[in-house]
Amino acid sequence: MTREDTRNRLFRAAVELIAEQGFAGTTVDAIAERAGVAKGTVFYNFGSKDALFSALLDHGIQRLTMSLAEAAGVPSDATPLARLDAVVLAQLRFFDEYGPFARVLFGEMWRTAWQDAVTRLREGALGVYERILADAVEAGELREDFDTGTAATALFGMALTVSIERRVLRPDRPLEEVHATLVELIHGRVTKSVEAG
Amino acid sequence: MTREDTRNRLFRAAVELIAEQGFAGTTVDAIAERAGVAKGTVFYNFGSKDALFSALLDHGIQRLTMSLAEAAGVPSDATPLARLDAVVLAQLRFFDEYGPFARVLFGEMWRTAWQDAVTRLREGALGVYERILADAVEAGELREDFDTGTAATALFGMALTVSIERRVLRPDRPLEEVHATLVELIHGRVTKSVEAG
DNA sequence: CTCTTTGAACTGACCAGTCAGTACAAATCT
DNA sequence: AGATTTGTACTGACTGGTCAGTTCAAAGAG
Repeated sequence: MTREDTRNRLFRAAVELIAEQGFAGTTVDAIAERAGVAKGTVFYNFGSKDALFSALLDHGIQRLTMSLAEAAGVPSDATPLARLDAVVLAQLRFFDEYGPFARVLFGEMWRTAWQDAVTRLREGALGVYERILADAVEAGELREDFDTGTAATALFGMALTVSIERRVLRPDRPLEEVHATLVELIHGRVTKSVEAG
Repeated sequence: MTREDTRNRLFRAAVELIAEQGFAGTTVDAIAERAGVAKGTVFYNFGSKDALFSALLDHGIQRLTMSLAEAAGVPSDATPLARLDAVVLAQLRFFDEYGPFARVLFGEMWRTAWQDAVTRLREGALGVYERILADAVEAGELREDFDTGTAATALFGMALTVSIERRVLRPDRPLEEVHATLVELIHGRVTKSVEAG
């Protein structure tokens, strides 16, 4: 077992427990036990509980950002708003796979103690949304004074909330259906009859 | 000072501290101190830390539900989708006023320990959204097989996320502008040129 | 031989909940 | 009227337990 393996097992154990009980409510002993390592190993690898959590946030945000960025990039000739759909789907898939991370992200991220992580999330994951929206503005698909910052947050939060709710209350609902509903919402097909009328 | 006063002071102190440090990270001593009462008073009034938090969630969810329901009801002759805009604005206003509650709601709500509160939120606040969407379906403003449940969660989460982000990172941004952006997003004016093209 | 992990023992701080006692106002008694 | 009781709200020192972090000798792995 490499050091990398150990760290990943600790990440997984920590994120699950923190999703259930919160950061302060999760003991290092419990994390070590679930990861199947000794308590000393946690401190050998991360130095402190805080440092473990900080590394965990970084790790997750980086993976999330990469997932979204990848979805945003292909196919490269697609219109900005088509790429937007792909990013939403990527985000749903990511939180489908790493559900507890979604809860941790929303639950613990806004504390002043982890402001750095918030900044990285903004620059990373939210940045992917914001760049697509900015591209759309430039391509004339959106009007010039559109508030891409707020819209990026809204889209991200929409997918995040739906992911968590689906996981907790409606795990049987197919991801594709959820995605279809969100895409309709975004593209305004929902209010089509109003627009027409 | 009535008992009601004391309880409200404890609610306010608790929600602020829990928003900053999480439930497990917040001590009863700290809550009592910020509320300006003795520690024993907390237990006299609520019996336990858990019970205080549970009562706090109930209280907040009830207020939120009432705010949204009121916004959904006036003017009663408005179209469902016009009332939807009003509800979104009401939600933004509510979390603007009770910001820490928004963070607590999302941070702590999904733990299995507080499943009852999730249920009440669904039936209450999310129910307001869902009922409007159902009305819209019935009025022919939305197609028949539209997934009102997922859409309700998405709209709620959108407003919630934007509220939190605005409070933490962009408190100077006027609420009306944020609302305008969200309404555009919902009504699909964002992709108007695509629809047209 | 070095890097990593183990697991147990320990410390000192911290914390939820307890409980005996205070304050005081309204009701009841004489 | 004054004296006494009752009930409610609150107080804060105290307790018993918990937990992050330390230390270390021994074992395992590459």
